[in-house]
Amino acid sequence: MGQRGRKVGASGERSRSLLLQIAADQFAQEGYYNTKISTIVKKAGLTQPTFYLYFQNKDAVFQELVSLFRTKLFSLAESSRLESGIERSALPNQIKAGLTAMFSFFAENPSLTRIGLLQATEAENIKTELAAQITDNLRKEMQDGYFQPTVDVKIVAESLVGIMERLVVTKLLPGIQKPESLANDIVDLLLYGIISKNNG
Amino acid sequence: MGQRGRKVGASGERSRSLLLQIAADQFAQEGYYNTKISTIVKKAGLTQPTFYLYFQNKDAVFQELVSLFRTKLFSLAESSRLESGIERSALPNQIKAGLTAMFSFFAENPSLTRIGLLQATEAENIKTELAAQITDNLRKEMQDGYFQPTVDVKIVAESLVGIMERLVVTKLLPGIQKPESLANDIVDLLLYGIISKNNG
Amino acid sequence: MGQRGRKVGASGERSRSLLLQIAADQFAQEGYYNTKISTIVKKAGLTQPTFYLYFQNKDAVFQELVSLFRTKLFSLAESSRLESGIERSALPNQIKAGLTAMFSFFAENPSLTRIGLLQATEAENIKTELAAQITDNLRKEMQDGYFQPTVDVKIVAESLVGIMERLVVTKLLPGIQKPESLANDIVDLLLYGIISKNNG
Amino acid sequence: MGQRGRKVGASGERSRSLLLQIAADQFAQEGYYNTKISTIVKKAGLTQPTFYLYFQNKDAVFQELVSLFRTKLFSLAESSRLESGIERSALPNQIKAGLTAMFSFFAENPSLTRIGLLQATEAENIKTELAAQITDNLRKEMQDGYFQPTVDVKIVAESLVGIMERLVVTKLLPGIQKPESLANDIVDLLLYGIISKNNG
DNA sequence: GATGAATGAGCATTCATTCAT
DNA sequence: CATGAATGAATGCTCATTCAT
Repeated sequence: MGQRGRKVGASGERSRSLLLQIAADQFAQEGYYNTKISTIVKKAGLTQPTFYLYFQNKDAVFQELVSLFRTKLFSLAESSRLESGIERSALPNQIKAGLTAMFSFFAENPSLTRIGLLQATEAENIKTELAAQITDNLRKEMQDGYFQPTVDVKIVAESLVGIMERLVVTKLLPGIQKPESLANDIVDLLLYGIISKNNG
Repeated sequence: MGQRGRKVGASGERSRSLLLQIAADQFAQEGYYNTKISTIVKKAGLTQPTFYLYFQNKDAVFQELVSLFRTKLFSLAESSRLESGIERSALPNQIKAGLTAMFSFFAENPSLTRIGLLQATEAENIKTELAAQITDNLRKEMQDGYFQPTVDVKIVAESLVGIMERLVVTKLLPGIQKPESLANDIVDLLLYGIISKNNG
Repeated sequence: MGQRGRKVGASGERSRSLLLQIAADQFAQEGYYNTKISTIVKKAGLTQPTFYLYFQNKDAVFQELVSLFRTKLFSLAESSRLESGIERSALPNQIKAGLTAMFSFFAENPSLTRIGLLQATEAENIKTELAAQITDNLRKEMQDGYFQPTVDVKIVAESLVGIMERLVVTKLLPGIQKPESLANDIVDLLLYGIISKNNG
Repeated sequence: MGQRGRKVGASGERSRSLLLQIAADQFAQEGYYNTKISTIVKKAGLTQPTFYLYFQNKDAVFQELVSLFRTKLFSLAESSRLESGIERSALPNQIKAGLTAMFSFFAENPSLTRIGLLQATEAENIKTELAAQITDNLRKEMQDGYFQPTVDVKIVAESLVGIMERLVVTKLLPGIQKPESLANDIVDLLLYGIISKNNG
């Protein structure tokens, strides 16, 4: 009793999060305009009015997902803020750890990532904000003399964001490369460059 | 030519390219789904059936613009293919020249760039293809010993594409930075990295 | 009574009349189609199924309110039926008393009045019925020779109803004029007309 | 050719006014909320998008009809403004003429009348405005000494509007009484009252 | 070369109403 | 006595697309 047929109890919240999950996947796969409410509810085994029981409208769900992504992303970025005064030799691993955490988050939330990082109109803002945080981080290390003085931190930050976005799409989400591996590659690239130094 | 008052012959092509131009701007600004044929033709001073005189449908115009972008982009990439056997010291400038050319093209074709690089579903393919070309280039230089042997050229190529995309959006198209300047920044970053070498 | 903590028995009736009251106000203010069950129950601090515990459906509540109006109105009209054989000079006051009673009823039941007199489809019937009763009344007085023989009582009755409706809406319900004052005005107007008799 | 199949030429205006006419009838018979766009276009032999070719939305058509009613009504009321300084004996006929014109207009535009006088939210405003115009008229005649000095012209004007509305609904639109006859009845009633004067 | 007029197909949203508890 | 959760059934509106001229 209460096992068969209509679910009871916390069924409301369950329906809501089910819809939210399906919506996320649908938006991520099909994009905003090709995602139909009718499809979402069908996949959830519900009907259209139920959707509007939990969400104001199509746009509202999308925004909720974007918000979710933003919140999670920035709480993560917050926590991976570099402590100042670390060992010079520890810096690469610090950065790697931060990047790994971020890529892990993306890998664990592929739909949310596609939405918040690629599809949303606010994706641009989010990335800009992310770049700003990275800029902050880099500036500190800059002051500690870890980086070459000619480096334009803003450019580096934006570049890092660009790299992350691209590698998320081409390597991470398709499952070609793991978070840690990507983090390694990026750190190596950005810290040391590619040019051979043996005969500079 | 123009026997009957109204110009004939040329008028058709003129209308077509007018529509194409307006469509490009509209798609670039509003995105595919928010761009309405009715708006395009209104801005062109024409009517909807006229649109269908020149284009099969909405999707076809969009594809035509994407194609245009792709063609132009790859003819450019083709021409900036690095000659092998250049001086080691000339390499950075070679690369800068190539990037500058590319950024110049983007700057001169902002709408097309937004469409082909950001909006189109095929944007992914285009960027992948671009990355493949860059990979080719890098591999040669690799063989010539210009780069550190540990470098993963594919990752570098994808990263470069990511950086380009991001800097196009945040610096180039808003007019904040010029092609050459961006090219310089990127080359410096990718070739030499950011880490201070004074006490390596 | 109320064995189990929550009051029983009375609570039901209380909920019902609460809903009815709120419904009346809502219908009166917003009209039938702009009144939502969801709004009514929200204002009553109840839920939608509870509404259906007490009323068959939306239409039924509305009808109940109309019925209420009709019943009250006609019991009133009944009681103010003119006794025949009154003094000629007492007639105006008799009529005034009847009208005053009616306007008082309207003033005390503004929502019900708006519903039954203005909004309901049956409002037309109600007014027609009211006109019929007035016609009856007038006819008697006609036979008693109180009125000019050329008077078309039906027209007078309908006119009176029209006047009442209009003055209820414009003067009574907004609180601009009191029942007795309105009754006076109407009796003066209808009995004596407006034209100056000094030089007839 | 041009007789069969789709009509050509001024077909646009024809479709528009056809839709407008049908909408008027539909609104008048069924009320705003029971009138469906789908019904209107079906009756017009057209499809829904065509409706939106000519009208912004459902509300806009309704408003257009209300506007039409208002405009026509007040241009009529304007033209039947009483000339001052007429013969005392000519007054009744003057007023009758004005009322007859108005009733004729209502009779000729039954749907518009139902909409603008009864259904529209603005119906109240329209009637108030009409009452104001009548008040103006009456005031002039008051100054000329035609009416009893105790008369409250505003009340008379509102009453007249109430009478008109009621008789339009019960006598004119059902075809029971003609404009002129109604005008006569009203003038007799309002000017002279109903009470017998033979033995005052 | 161009247009006035029209439509097929679809989609988000709303609301009264009900089931199971 | 009351509710959490859900739905059937509409309906307004939009947009790309086309026909006939």
